[in-house]
Amino acid sequence: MKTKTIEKPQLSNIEPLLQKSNIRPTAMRILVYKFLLENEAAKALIDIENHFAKSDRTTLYRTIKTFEDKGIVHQIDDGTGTAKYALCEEGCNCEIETDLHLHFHCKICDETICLTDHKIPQINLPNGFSAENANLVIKGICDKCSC
Amino acid sequence: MKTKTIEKPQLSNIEPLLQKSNIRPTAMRILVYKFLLENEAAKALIDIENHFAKSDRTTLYRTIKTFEDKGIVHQIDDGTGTAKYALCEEGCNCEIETDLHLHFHCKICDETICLTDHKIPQINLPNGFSAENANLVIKGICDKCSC
DNA sequence: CTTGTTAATGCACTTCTGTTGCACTAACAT
DNA sequence: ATGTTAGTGCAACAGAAGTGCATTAACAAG
Repeated sequence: MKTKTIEKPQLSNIEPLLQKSNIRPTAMRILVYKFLLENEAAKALIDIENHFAKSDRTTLYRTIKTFEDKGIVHQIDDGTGTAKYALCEEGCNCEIETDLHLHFHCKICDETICLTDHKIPQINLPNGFSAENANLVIKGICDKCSC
Repeated sequence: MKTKTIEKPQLSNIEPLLQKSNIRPTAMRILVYKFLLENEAAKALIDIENHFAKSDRTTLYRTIKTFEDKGIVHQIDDGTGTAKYALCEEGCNCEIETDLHLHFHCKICDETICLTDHKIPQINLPNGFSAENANLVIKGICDKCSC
Protein backbone atom coordinates (compact mmCIF):
# COMPACT_ATOMS: atom_id res chain seq x y z
CA MET A 1 0.00 0.00 0.00
CA LYS A 2 1.26 3.39 -0.97
CA THR A 3 0.92 5.82 1.88
CA LYS A 4 1.82 9.44 1.66
CA THR A 5 4.67 10.21 4.03
CA ILE A 6 3.57 12.96 6.33
CA GLU A 7 6.21 15.02 8.01
CA LYS A 8 5.39 14.91 11.65
CA PRO A 9 6.88 17.62 13.81
CA GLN A 10 9.74 16.41 15.96
CA LEU A 11 9.11 16.23 19.67
CA SER A 12 11.88 18.72 20.26
CA ASN A 13 10.17 21.17 17.97
CA ILE A 14 6.96 21.45 19.90
CA GLU A 15 7.86 24.65 21.72
CA PRO A 16 8.49 26.81 18.63
CA LEU A 17 5.56 25.13 16.93
CA LEU A 18 3.21 26.30 19.66
CA GLN A 19 4.72 29.77 19.61
CA LYS A 20 4.17 29.94 15.85
CA SER A 21 0.44 29.56 16.56
CA ASN A 22 0.51 32.16 19.31
CA ILE A 23 0.23 29.63 22.08
CA ARG A 24 2.41 30.07 25.12
CA PRO A 25 4.43 26.89 25.42
CA THR A 26 3.75 25.98 29.03
CA ALA A 27 4.89 22.61 30.36
CA MET A 28 1.34 21.27 30.35
CA ARG A 29 0.67 22.32 26.79
CA ILE A 30 3.85 20.76 25.50
CA LEU A 31 2.96 17.50 27.22
CA VAL A 32 -0.57 17.47 25.84
CA TYR A 33 0.68 18.23 22.35
CA LYS A 34 3.23 15.47 22.67
CA PHE A 35 0.56 13.05 23.80
CA LEU A 36 -1.57 13.83 20.77
CA LEU A 37 1.45 13.59 18.51
CA GLU A 38 2.34 10.14 19.77
CA ASN A 39 -1.15 8.78 19.20
CA GLU A 40 -2.45 8.04 15.78
CA ALA A 41 -6.00 7.82 17.07
CA ALA A 42 -8.02 10.85 18.06
CA LYS A 43 -8.34 11.20 21.82
CA ALA A 44 -11.23 12.21 24.02
CA LEU A 45 -10.80 14.59 26.91
CA ILE A 46 -11.24 11.69 29.30
CA ASP A 47 -8.34 9.86 27.63
CA ILE A 48 -6.09 12.86 28.16
CA GLU A 49 -7.28 13.13 31.75
CA ASN A 50 -6.47 9.49 32.39
CA HIS A 51 -3.05 9.86 30.87
CA PHE A 52 -2.22 12.89 32.97
CA ALA A 53 -3.83 11.71 36.16
CA LYS A 54 -2.07 14.31 38.21
CA SER A 55 -3.41 17.23 36.25
CA ASP A 56 -6.63 19.06 36.62
CA ARG A 57 -9.53 18.33 34.33
CA THR A 58 -10.16 22.00 33.66
CA THR A 59 -6.60 22.73 32.62
CA LEU A 60 -6.67 19.93 30.08
CA TYR A 61 -10.07 21.02 28.89
CA ARG A 62 -8.87 24.57 28.35
CA THR A 63 -5.62 23.42 26.81
CA ILE A 64 -7.54 21.54 24.15
CA LYS A 65 -9.88 24.47 23.65
CA THR A 66 -6.90 26.73 23.14
CA PHE A 67 -5.40 24.33 20.63
CA GLU A 68 -8.71 24.21 18.83
CA ASP A 69 -9.17 27.97 18.79
CA LYS A 70 -5.66 28.46 17.46
CA GLY A 71 -6.26 25.91 14.75
CA ILE A 72 -3.75 23.21 15.61
CA VAL A 73 -6.30 20.65 16.76
CA HIS A 74 -9.66 19.72 15.34
CA GLN A 75 -12.63 18.20 17.04
CA ILE A 76 -14.15 14.99 15.74
CA ASP A 77 -17.66 13.84 16.31
CA ASP A 78 -17.45 10.11 15.74
CA GLY A 79 -20.92 9.25 16.93
CA THR A 80 -19.85 7.79 20.25
CA GLY A 81 -21.26 10.80 22.05
CA THR A 82 -17.95 12.12 23.31
CA ALA A 83 -15.86 14.53 21.30
CA LYS A 84 -12.44 13.42 20.12
CA TYR A 85 -9.50 15.60 19.26
CA ALA A 86 -6.68 15.17 16.80
CA LEU A 87 -3.79 17.32 15.67
CA CYS A 88 -4.30 19.05 12.39
CA GLU A 89 -1.95 18.04 9.66
CA GLU A 90 0.17 20.66 7.99
CA GLY A 91 -2.02 22.77 5.78
CA CYS A 92 -5.23 21.61 7.43
CA ASN A 93 -7.93 24.18 6.96
CA CYS A 94 -10.48 22.74 9.31
CA GLU A 95 -10.90 26.10 11.02
CA ILE A 96 -12.37 27.54 7.86
CA GLU A 97 -14.46 24.41 7.47
CA THR A 98 -13.24 23.35 4.10
CA ASP A 99 -11.01 20.48 5.07
CA LEU A 100 -13.52 17.74 4.53
CA HIS A 101 -11.48 14.68 5.29
CA LEU A 102 -13.33 11.77 6.76
CA HIS A 103 -12.99 9.80 9.96
CA PHE A 104 -13.04 6.12 10.67
CA HIS A 105 -14.29 4.61 13.88
CA CYS A 106 -13.33 1.01 14.63
CA LYS A 107 -15.95 -0.92 16.53
CA ILE A 108 -13.37 -3.38 17.82
CA CYS A 109 -10.69 -1.18 19.33
CA ASP A 110 -13.11 1.74 19.68
CA GLU A 111 -10.58 4.14 18.24
CA THR A 112 -11.19 6.93 15.79
CA ILE A 113 -8.64 8.00 13.23
CA CYS A 114 -8.48 10.70 10.59
CA LEU A 115 -8.29 9.50 7.03
CA THR A 116 -6.61 12.69 5.98
CA ASP A 117 -6.12 11.67 2.39
CA HIS A 118 -9.76 10.70 1.93
CA LYS A 119 -11.98 13.66 1.20
CA ILE A 120 -15.74 13.67 1.36
CA PRO A 121 -17.18 13.35 -2.14
CA GLN A 122 -19.39 16.03 -3.61
CA ILE A 123 -23.04 15.59 -2.64
CA ASN A 124 -25.94 16.85 -4.71
CA LEU A 125 -28.50 18.40 -2.44
CA PRO A 126 -32.14 19.15 -3.24
CA ASN A 127 -32.99 22.61 -4.55
CA GLY A 128 -32.80 25.35 -1.95
CA PHE A 129 -30.23 23.60 0.21
CA SER A 130 -26.71 24.96 0.43
CA ALA A 131 -23.89 23.06 2.10
CA GLU A 132 -21.16 24.71 4.11
CA ASN A 133 -19.66 21.84 5.99
CA ALA A 134 -19.88 18.10 6.18
CA ASN A 135 -19.01 15.38 8.63
CA LEU A 136 -18.58 11.81 7.50
CA VAL A 137 -17.76 9.00 9.87
CA ILE A 138 -17.32 5.49 8.58
CA LYS A 139 -17.74 2.71 11.10
CA GLY A 140 -16.28 -0.71 10.71
CA ILE A 141 -13.07 -2.56 11.43
CA CYS A 142 -9.69 -0.93 11.11
CA ASP A 143 -6.55 -2.41 9.61
CA LYS A 144 -5.06 -3.30 12.99
CA CYS A 145 -8.14 -5.24 14.10
CA SER A 146 -8.91 -7.02 10.84
CA CYS A 147 -6.45 -9.87 10.94
CA MET B 1 -37.52 19.11 -8.66
CA LYS B 2 -39.00 15.69 -8.87
CA THR B 3 -39.72 14.38 -5.41
CA LYS B 4 -40.73 10.86 -4.72
CA THR B 5 -44.14 10.71 -3.09
CA ILE B 6 -43.84 8.86 0.15
CA GLU B 7 -46.90 7.25 1.59
CA LYS B 8 -47.05 8.41 5.15
CA PRO B 9 -49.13 6.33 7.53
CA GLN B 10 -52.45 7.90 8.41
CA LEU B 11 -52.85 9.13 11.93
CA SER B 12 -55.72 6.73 12.46
CA ASN B 13 -53.49 3.86 11.51
CA ILE B 14 -50.93 4.35 14.22
CA GLU B 15 -52.33 1.75 16.56
CA PRO B 16 -52.14 -1.23 14.19
CA LEU B 17 -48.83 0.09 12.93
CA LEU B 18 -47.32 -0.12 16.40
CA GLN B 19 -48.82 -3.55 16.95
CA LYS B 20 -47.27 -4.73 13.70
CA SER B 21 -43.88 -3.95 15.23
CA ASN B 22 -44.75 -5.67 18.51
CA ILE B 23 -45.21 -2.43 20.40
CA ARG B 24 -48.13 -2.13 22.76
CA PRO B 25 -50.12 0.85 21.54
CA THR B 26 -50.47 2.80 24.75
CA ALA B 27 -51.85 6.33 24.68
CA MET B 28 -48.41 7.83 25.26
CA ARG B 29 -46.80 5.86 22.48
CA ILE B 30 -49.49 6.79 19.99
CA LEU B 31 -49.03 10.45 20.87
CA VAL B 32 -45.27 10.31 20.55
CA TYR B 33 -45.52 8.52 17.22
CA LYS B 34 -48.02 11.09 16.03
CA PHE B 35 -45.71 13.90 17.11
CA LEU B 36 -42.83 12.46 15.12
CA LEU B 37 -45.11 11.85 12.17
CA GLU B 38 -46.26 15.46 12.10
CA ASN B 39 -42.73 16.85 12.15
CA GLU B 40 -40.51 16.71 9.14
CA ALA B 41 -37.47 17.50 11.23
CA ALA B 42 -35.88 14.99 13.55
CA LYS B 43 -36.62 15.69 17.19
CA ALA B 44 -34.45 15.51 20.28
CA LEU B 45 -35.72 14.00 23.49
CA ILE B 46 -35.90 17.47 24.99
CA ASP B 47 -38.19 18.58 22.15
CA ILE B 48 -40.54 15.73 22.87
CA GLU B 49 -40.39 16.52 26.58
CA ASN B 50 -41.28 20.13 25.92
CA HIS B 51 -44.16 19.15 23.69
CA PHE B 52 -45.58 16.78 26.27
CA ALA B 53 -44.90 18.91 29.31
CA LYS B 54 -47.24 16.89 31.46
CA SER B 55 -45.46 13.62 30.85
CA ASP B 56 -42.49 12.17 32.59
CA ARG B 57 -39.08 12.37 31.01
CA THR B 58 -38.34 8.72 31.65
CA THR B 59 -41.47 7.54 29.94
CA LEU B 60 -40.65 9.52 26.82
CA TYR B 61 -37.05 8.36 26.97
CA ARG B 62 -38.11 4.73 27.16
CA THR B 63 -40.77 5.20 24.53
CA ILE B 64 -38.17 6.39 22.06
CA LYS B 65 -35.80 3.59 23.08
CA THR B 66 -38.57 1.09 22.45
CA PHE B 67 -39.30 2.59 19.04
CA GLU B 68 -35.62 2.42 18.24
CA ASP B 69 -35.23 -1.16 19.40
CA LYS B 70 -38.22 -2.23 17.36
CA GLY B 71 -36.86 -0.49 14.30
CA ILE B 72 -39.48 2.15 13.66
CA VAL B 73 -37.32 5.10 14.66
CA HIS B 74 -33.67 5.82 13.99
CA GLN B 75 -31.28 7.93 15.93
CA ILE B 76 -29.42 10.76 14.24
CA ASP B 77 -26.18 12.24 15.43
CA ASP B 78 -26.14 15.64 13.78
CA GLY B 79 -23.13 16.98 15.60
CA THR B 80 -25.08 19.24 17.95
CA GLY B 81 -24.30 16.94 20.84
CA THR B 82 -27.86 15.81 21.47
CA ALA B 83 -29.32 12.82 19.71
CA LYS B 84 -32.24 13.36 17.38
CA TYR B 85 -34.87 10.84 16.40
CA ALA B 86 -36.88 10.40 13.24
CA LEU B 87 -39.38 7.84 12.04
CA CYS B 88 -38.00 5.29 9.66
CA GLU B 89 -39.52 5.37 6.22
CA GLU B 90 -41.18 2.29 4.85
CA GLY B 91 -38.51 -0.20 3.99
CA CYS B 92 -35.87 1.55 6.04
CA ASN B 93 -33.17 -0.89 7.00
CA CYS B 94 -31.35 1.26 9.48
CA GLU B 95 -31.47 -1.46 12.09
CA ILE B 96 -29.25 -3.65 9.96
CA GLU B 97 -27.11 -0.64 9.23
CA THR B 98 -27.40 -0.57 5.50
CA ASP B 99 -29.72 2.37 5.05
CA LEU B 100 -27.10 4.98 4.41
CA HIS B 101 -29.17 8.03 3.75
CA LEU B 102 -27.72 11.32 4.80
CA HIS B 103 -28.85 14.06 7.14
CA PHE B 104 -28.92 17.78 6.79
CA HIS B 105 -28.54 20.20 9.67
CA CYS B 106 -29.56 23.80 9.09
CA LYS B 107 -27.52 26.31 11.03
CA ILE B 108 -30.28 28.91 10.81
CA CYS B 109 -33.34 27.05 12.08
CA ASP B 110 -31.19 24.48 13.87
CA GLU B 111 -33.30 21.65 12.53
CA THR B 112 -32.11 18.33 11.23
CA ILE B 113 -33.88 16.46 8.48
CA CYS B 114 -33.41 13.13 6.75
CA LEU B 115 -32.61 13.31 3.07
CA THR B 116 -34.00 9.86 2.54
CA ASP B 117 -33.48 9.85 -1.20
CA HIS B 118 -29.84 10.85 -0.91
CA LYS B 119 -27.57 7.94 -0.19
CA ILE B 120 -23.99 8.15 0.97
CA PRO B 121 -21.67 7.51 -1.97
CA GLN B 122 -19.26 4.63 -1.98
CA ILE B 123 -15.99 5.45 -0.22
CA ASN B 124 -12.71 3.77 -0.99
CA LEU B 125 -10.93 2.96 2.22
CA PRO B 126 -7.25 2.14 2.70
CA ASN B 127 -6.26 -1.52 2.67
CA GLY B 128 -7.27 -3.42 5.75
CA PHE B 129 -10.23 -1.23 6.57
CA SER B 130 -13.74 -2.58 6.17
CA ALA B 131 -16.81 -0.40 6.41
CA GLU B 132 -20.04 -1.51 7.98
CA ASN B 133 -21.86 1.71 8.50
CA ALA B 134 -21.53 5.37 7.71
CA ASN B 135 -22.91 8.60 9.02
CA LEU B 136 -22.89 11.72 6.91
CA VAL B 137 -24.22 15.03 8.13
CA ILE B 138 -24.18 18.04 5.85
CA LYS B 139 -24.38 21.42 7.53
CA GLY B 140 -25.59 24.52 5.81
CA ILE B 141 -28.81 26.35 5.09
CA CYS B 142 -32.02 24.51 4.33
CA ASP B 143 -34.58 25.36 1.69
CA LYS B 144 -36.91 27.07 4.14
CA CYS B 145 -34.21 29.39 5.46
CA SER B 146 -32.52 30.25 2.16
CA CYS B 147 -34.83 32.89 0.79
C1' DC C 1 -66.23 -10.13 35.21
C1' DT C 2 -62.38 -11.26 38.05
C1' DT C 3 -57.75 -12.41 38.59
C1' DG C 4 -52.90 -12.95 37.81
C1' DT C 5 -48.97 -11.88 35.06
C1' DT C 6 -46.45 -8.93 32.34
C1' DA C 7 -45.40 -4.51 30.68
C1' DA C 8 -45.62 0.60 31.13
C1' DT C 9 -45.29 4.66 33.86
C1' DG C 10 -43.58 8.09 37.22
C1' DC C 11 -40.39 9.55 40.70
C1' DA C 12 -35.88 9.88 42.59
C1' DC C 13 -31.39 9.43 41.97
C1' DT C 14 -26.92 8.73 39.61
C1' DT C 15 -23.37 9.25 36.09
C1' DC C 16 -20.89 11.38 32.48
C1' DT C 17 -19.40 15.22 29.73
C1' DG C 18 -18.92 19.80 29.15
C1' DT C 19 -18.56 24.43 31.05
C1' DT C 20 -17.92 28.63 34.08
C1' DG C 21 -16.47 31.62 38.21
C1' DC C 22 -13.00 32.75 41.04
C1' DA C 23 -8.85 32.86 43.56
C1' DC C 24 -4.05 31.85 43.09
C1' DT C 25 0.21 31.43 40.58
C1' DA C 26 3.45 31.59 36.83
C1' DA C 27 5.19 34.00 32.70
C1' DC C 28 6.87 37.86 30.41
C1' DA C 29 7.72 42.70 29.18
C1' DT C 30 9.09 46.95 30.94
C1' DA D 1 12.02 44.10 40.53
C1' DT D 2 7.64 44.74 39.48
C1' DG D 3 3.21 45.09 37.33
C1' DT D 4 0.14 43.17 33.94
C1' DT D 5 -1.52 39.41 31.52
C1' DA D 6 -2.30 34.66 30.97
C1' DG D 7 -2.48 29.88 32.91
C1' DT D 8 -3.80 26.72 36.55
C1' DG D 9 -6.56 24.36 40.09
C1' DC D 10 -10.63 23.90 42.84
C1' DA D 11 -15.47 23.99 43.27
C1' DA D 12 -19.63 24.14 41.47
C1' DC D 13 -23.15 23.91 37.86
C1' DA D 14 -25.75 22.36 33.69
C1' DG D 15 -27.58 19.23 30.38
C1' DA D 16 -28.31 14.76 28.62
C1' DA D 17 -28.45 9.97 29.40
C1' DG D 18 -29.43 6.14 32.10
C1' DT D 19 -31.03 2.98 36.29
C1' DG D 20 -33.79 1.14 40.43
C1' DC D 21 -37.93 0.63 42.31
C1' DA D 22 -42.62 1.08 43.55
C1' DT D 23 -47.11 1.89 41.38
C1' DT D 24 -50.36 1.43 37.81
C1' DA D 25 -52.28 -0.11 33.49
C1' DA D 26 -52.94 -3.66 29.87
C1' DC D 27 -54.29 -8.00 28.58
C1' DA D 28 -54.94 -12.98 28.45
C1' DA D 29 -56.92 -16.94 30.82
C1' DG D 30 -60.21 -18.79 33.67
